[in-house]
Amino acid sequence: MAKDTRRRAAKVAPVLVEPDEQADHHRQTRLARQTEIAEDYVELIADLIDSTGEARSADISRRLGVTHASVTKMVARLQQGGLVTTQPYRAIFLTDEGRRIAEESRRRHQIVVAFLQAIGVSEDVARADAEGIEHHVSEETLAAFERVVTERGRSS
Amino acid sequence: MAKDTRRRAAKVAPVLVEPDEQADHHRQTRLARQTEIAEDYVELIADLIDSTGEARSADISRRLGVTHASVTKMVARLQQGGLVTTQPYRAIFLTDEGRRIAEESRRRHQIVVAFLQAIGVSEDVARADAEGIEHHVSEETLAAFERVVTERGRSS
DNA sequence: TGAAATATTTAACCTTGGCTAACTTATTTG
DNA sequence: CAAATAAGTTAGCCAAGGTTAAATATTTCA
Repeated sequence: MAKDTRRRAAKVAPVLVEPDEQADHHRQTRLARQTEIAEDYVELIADLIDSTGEARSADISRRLGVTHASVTKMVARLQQGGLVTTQPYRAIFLTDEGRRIAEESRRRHQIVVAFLQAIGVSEDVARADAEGIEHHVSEETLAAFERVVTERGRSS
Repeated sequence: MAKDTRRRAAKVAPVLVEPDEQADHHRQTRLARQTEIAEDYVELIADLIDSTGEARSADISRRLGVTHASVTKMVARLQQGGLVTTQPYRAIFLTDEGRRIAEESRRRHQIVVAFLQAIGVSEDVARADAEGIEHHVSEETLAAFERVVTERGRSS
């Protein structure tokens, strides 16, 4: 309590926050943006391995909606980053670190999807939005999401 | 129907969705990522104009945590994209289109922040997370957020 | 087995959004 | 009003993620 300037939604007021605080938030967001693509790849690779036994680059490109070439390049980067191992023309595997990140992403993803559905968002939209949201929720927010999910008894 | 393979959350199961559907979601997310930086700038420019009378590039760089040079370049791109007008060494103004996008972003931002706080996330974290989340919520999800906010009577 | 079909990689290119360093223009102020 | 300081611009660089087109490997199966 200290800002009564906050006339909520009267006309849609600016509400400027402290500059450095705002800069921190943006820096944080930029950081998250840097890792989210890698997380998407790794998460998908784990899903493919767990459900079909192996992750082949054609499947990745199909499911991500990007070209084969992009996948090859990205996989090279992931390998260089120590998240993945692969030999030319062979399937892709996760390193321990890659697996860890994949599990972590999957966990977030599932919480976000369950949460969105719990508050009434349709399944398809929940999945789509989760794809973007999952990389930007802090642990605190994630915990709040979980609380809501259990509160609402998982519905259906 | 056709996928009874879908053992939901037994051990943290993959739950693979249809490939094209998944690709669509990712394409959508990629699209959102393309516009979010521009939205951040435009939203901030509007806030500065509305609260201090003008948007100067030094303020933008301070509040976004990037260098002056980056701001100049980005502003040039925004101008070229028709969202902003400016003359060398002068303040920055929004075009009608820019103003529209700014209002829209601000609306989403406010709903997301209010929502996060409504489910118990602290103010600072709510603001930080909102920065990343706001660009990835569909109208449907946004509506669900609003519902939760009014339901919970804004707490406090 | 070997030719056709599939899958993967490579090379060259593009845009975005950062950065630093050097330079120019505005604004303050002694 | 000139000199110091602050603000803005330009140029050159970088990495990330995409793209297409062409080359290369691997599979498949007649």
